[in-house]
Amino acid sequence: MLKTHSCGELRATHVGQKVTLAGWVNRRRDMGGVIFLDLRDRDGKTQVVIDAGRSQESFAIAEEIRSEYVIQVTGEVSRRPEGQENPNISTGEIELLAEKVTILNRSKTPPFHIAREDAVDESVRLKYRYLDLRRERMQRNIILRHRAIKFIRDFLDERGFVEIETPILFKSTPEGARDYLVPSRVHPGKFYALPQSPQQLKQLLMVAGFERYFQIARCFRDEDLRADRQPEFTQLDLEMSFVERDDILDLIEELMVGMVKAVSLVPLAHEKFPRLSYAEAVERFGTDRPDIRYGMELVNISDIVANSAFRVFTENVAAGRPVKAICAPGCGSYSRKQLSELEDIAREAGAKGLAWLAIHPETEEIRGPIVKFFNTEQLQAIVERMEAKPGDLILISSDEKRVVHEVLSTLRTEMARRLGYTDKKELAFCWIVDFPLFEEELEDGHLAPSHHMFTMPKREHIPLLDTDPHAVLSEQYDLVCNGFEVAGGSIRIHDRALQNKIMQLIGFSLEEAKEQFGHMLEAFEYGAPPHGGIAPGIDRLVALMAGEPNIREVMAFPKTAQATDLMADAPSEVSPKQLEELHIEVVLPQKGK
RNA sequence: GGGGGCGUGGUGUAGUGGUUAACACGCCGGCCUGUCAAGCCGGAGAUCGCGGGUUCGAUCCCCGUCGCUCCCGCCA
Repeated sequence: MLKTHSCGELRATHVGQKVTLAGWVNRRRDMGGVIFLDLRDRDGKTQVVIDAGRSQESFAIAEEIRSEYVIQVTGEVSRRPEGQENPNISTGEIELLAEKVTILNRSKTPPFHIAREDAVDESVRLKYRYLDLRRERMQRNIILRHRAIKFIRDFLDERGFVEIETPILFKSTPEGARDYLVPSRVHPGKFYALPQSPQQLKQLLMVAGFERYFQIARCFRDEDLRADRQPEFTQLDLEMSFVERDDILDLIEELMVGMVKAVSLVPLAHEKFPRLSYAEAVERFGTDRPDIRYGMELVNISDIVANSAFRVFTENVAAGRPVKAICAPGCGSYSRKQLSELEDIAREAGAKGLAWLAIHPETEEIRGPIVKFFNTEQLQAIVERMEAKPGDLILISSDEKRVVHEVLSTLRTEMARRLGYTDKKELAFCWIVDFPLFEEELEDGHLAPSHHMFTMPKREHIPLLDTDPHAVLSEQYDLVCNGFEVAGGSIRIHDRALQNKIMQLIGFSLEEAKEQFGHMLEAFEYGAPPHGGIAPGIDRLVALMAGEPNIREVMAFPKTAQATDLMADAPSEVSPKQLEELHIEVVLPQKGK
């Protein structure tokens, strides 16, 4: 080894020892007769002192040294002079008195500061990702990611799980997201697909009798990107046999609590994760992925306004359309302009308009364009129901149920952001359970699975498949944290007859099913055990635990929002020869259309 | 596919329809033996993303385009 210690481990107890360190020059301070270098490696920083009076040769070398040079220093660990300690670094008690300094490699001046946490343009960071990764923030995040994955592996290993790799080259199915395709050279005109997740394979591993499987699995989806979505991402893919829903939930909850305690920079809000039904989540928060770090829940005031003079509300209530509201603390003094902004946000979310009531902080007088339609008792009843206080703002929406929920959920998030609730540094997990098995009908009149077609209906709802399939709830569950979906899974159908029925309901002919899932269906005829699983998104979880707003910050080599790699310049054109071998002809889109 | 934001020395920003585009950090040189965001002195470094238009004159206004980013659609 070119070093005896790391740059983060020397302490007062090492004083007097002769050591060799190697790393990058974080910063150089040249005092004329003495040069200080902060030597940095993954582990930390150590101050190196090069004294002209101690070694002329080393001093001459040190004068040449610049930021990010890679050097090796041998010398004696020395206690810093009284009052010269640096409490900001772990090695601040000591310094290394250089006897021999070797330049292992020189460095060009980097395109941005490595030693500072300055904001740098995203495209520059991504082009020089290897330098960006050298910075403290990214080192911290990537190592945090490693620790999280290590924790997961150890945790599951201790509980009898087997990690099994599944193919990256697999089969395309038209369900779900757009596939990344890989042309086959050997089979002209045919394609592999990169897995959107190892869903089918993990179920087959249950048929194969492994009972407890997991994989840190790379997944690929050719869809547009978001702050929490990259075209390739990592899931903890997990499947268990002979389990019921709560077995999976309890296991994952224990895993999450343990992992957050072990590695997270952001603490848990609570150790027991609330379990909300899909219906309850939508009623209270307007969404199936609520941020429960704060309240501002949706409250139904339909009964109070049903007999008011405001026809929009009375007609809606009469037609079964709800009137619901949220109360934004301290926003009662919002200006006309601010309220108009909120109305724009509501409209964008699908509202036709936005009603509001503002309570004066001192006089408690209620103002708002719809006040005149209500009597004092009605207004008082609304204020009481909303638990609104002087100075608060009540935002009211009435429309079709799903519109109301969409609008108020959007406003709830917006107000939380404005009020600083979303800055709260804690992780608030909750489970969402009892999802509907089907989403609403597609244009062709058939049902669509809300999760995927292997999801088990709740046992007691199976008879409803024939009579009222919309009412059927499933054994699907999501784990949500701070408003992000961080895991999703279900208990699977292991019975061939039931699977056939589901496929019929979603309009899958037996021929189609055979072509796409033939191997699955056949496998289920050979003694498939009852089984279920879940797939937590590693990138999202690590980003949350690192306090990062974007999963790029926890991926070593992420892609841009346009799905490109600025460092390697991917995707790129390939040679005609390569295309020819793959039997591929490129037809570019017409420009200017 | 649609909408919003951003683009000015290496990095981060300021700025203006009109003289030499300003500041901080970084970089280069000099001074300095206890600094740690070292300090002091001096210096180099910008076709203001690119193309077109309006104008006597555009970094600034307009259109287009490219790049980065956030959101909607999309993501079983």
